Amino acid sequence: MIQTVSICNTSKHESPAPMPPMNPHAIKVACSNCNLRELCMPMGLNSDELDRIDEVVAARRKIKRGTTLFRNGEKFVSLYAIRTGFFKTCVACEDGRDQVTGFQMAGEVIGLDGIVNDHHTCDAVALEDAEVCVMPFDRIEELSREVTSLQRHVHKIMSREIVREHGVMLLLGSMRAEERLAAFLLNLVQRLHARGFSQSELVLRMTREEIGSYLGLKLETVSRTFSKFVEDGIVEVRQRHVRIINTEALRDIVNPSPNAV
Amino acid sequence: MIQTVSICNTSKHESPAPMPPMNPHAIKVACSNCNLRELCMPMGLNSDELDRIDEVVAARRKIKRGTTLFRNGEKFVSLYAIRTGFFKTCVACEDGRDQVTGFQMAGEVIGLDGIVNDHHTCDAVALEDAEVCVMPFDRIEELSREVTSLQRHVHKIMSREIVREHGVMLLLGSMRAEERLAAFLLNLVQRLHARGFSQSELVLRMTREEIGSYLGLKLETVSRTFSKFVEDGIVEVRQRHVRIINTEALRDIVNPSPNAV
DNA sequence: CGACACCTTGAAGAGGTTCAAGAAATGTGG
DNA sequence: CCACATTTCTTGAACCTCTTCAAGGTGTCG
Repeated sequence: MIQTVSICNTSKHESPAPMPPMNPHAIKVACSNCNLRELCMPMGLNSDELDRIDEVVAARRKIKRGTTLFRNGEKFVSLYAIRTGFFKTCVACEDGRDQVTGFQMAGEVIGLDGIVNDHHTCDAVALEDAEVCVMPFDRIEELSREVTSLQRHVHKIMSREIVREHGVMLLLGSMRAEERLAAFLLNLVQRLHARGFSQSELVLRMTREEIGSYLGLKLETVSRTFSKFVEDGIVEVRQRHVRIINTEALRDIVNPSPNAV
Repeated sequence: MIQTVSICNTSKHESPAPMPPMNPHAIKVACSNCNLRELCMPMGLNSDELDRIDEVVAARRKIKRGTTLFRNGEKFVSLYAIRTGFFKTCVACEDGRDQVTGFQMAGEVIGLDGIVNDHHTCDAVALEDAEVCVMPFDRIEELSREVTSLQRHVHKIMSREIVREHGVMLLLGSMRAEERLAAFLLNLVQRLHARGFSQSELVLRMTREEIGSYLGLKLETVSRTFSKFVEDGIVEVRQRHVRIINTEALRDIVNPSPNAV
């Protein structure tokens, strides 16, 4: 069975919203008993620190599929920790060209681009219905002056994003289409696995065009490359359902080992 | 006349080194009277804060052209503010492939990649003799808990790097060779101009191959594209000396305006 | 001055794009 | 629940950009 990206299928249905769903105070919020804590918050906190950490989250917010969490040009106020759902971030040229800069899933933090100029420089679009924890950045800064492990954690999150982008630059700068798609699939499935999902099956939340934009390829090339992988017996593809049959083969494609051929 | 990248031609020659140049304590260090302060440190500090800021820099270090400031895999200890000189950072695959992820000049901070895993994930190579301020990261964290503007500054530096990399991803993912090289030249000259150099002349500190690696092109393509720009009368090129004759033309190449055919 | 690194240019070839058509899935309204 | 419109995906064929391979030129440094 192919699992979805959403983690919280065990969610405790918050009583059928008597208030409009966007009301920031409608939902009781607490990191301290969130099952995603180990993904988006520092670990090894004592209970006192844990209580303080709860203060970073101002509210939760639901984002419908296809709508934006924030847009290029909007005032930057908060970072967002993804609770459920799946996002893409993309930047745009004036001339309409745009580039998907990343896909984000539960437990990942989004909005770091906005810090430097107090305005967001990319769009964050929900690719499925999503829920995020809203974390006002001044509150994060305030708290991380007092809780050392939070400070360190914030720095690590930003550094991790920088390192991730280095990897994407390597991919875009020096890999061929098959290598790019193989690396993409391995990365996705590895992140899903870290969230308790299958190592071999996944449902793509994005279109071929969005994959192509991320990988610097046209959608036709993505489609053809999928077909090639299928021919070679490396994966099974039915629309957005992908089953990886031969993980090693994918690894070999990304990192052509010296002893091969 | 074509200027070099180095900013400190007005440097007060530190007396002919009676100690080995690498000795971390040989040189008196102070941000408060550094002419690069406005580039690498927060602005609008009161004098008390300025004194505190001086504590961030543990020492200076000279790096000879062609040698590394740090290497992939090395323990991460410090960030480095470039005082003089010019660097490239590059990541490498196991299979020998590598990718230049950026070129850094005076006033820019380098080493952010190391924070997340306590180890550097890329190499920083001096492309000309350079000098950096060594800023132990735990000291930065300590101080930024107390000096709010430093905290904010550190966050902005990291966010700026993330946004810069978004731009590179856009370039690598969706631009053609001419667009890439035009964008590259405009970016370089703009950063040099911010440091008091010419808007139209520059000396490349890197080889065609390094430019190519950064732009996701082969060195031959870089060379051919330079030649094309020369033919079109947009730039003059004599080896690494570049004079931009028509900045608008370069801008039009990067951002094909709708009204231009 | 000679060795070496770097750069330029040409010609052939490969990989990816573009254009086009049709198929499959998805969503919408009656 | 079905018919229809729309979006998404696949595949083919021609084309184009960039790469590869090769050779020669230029500059630099011991």
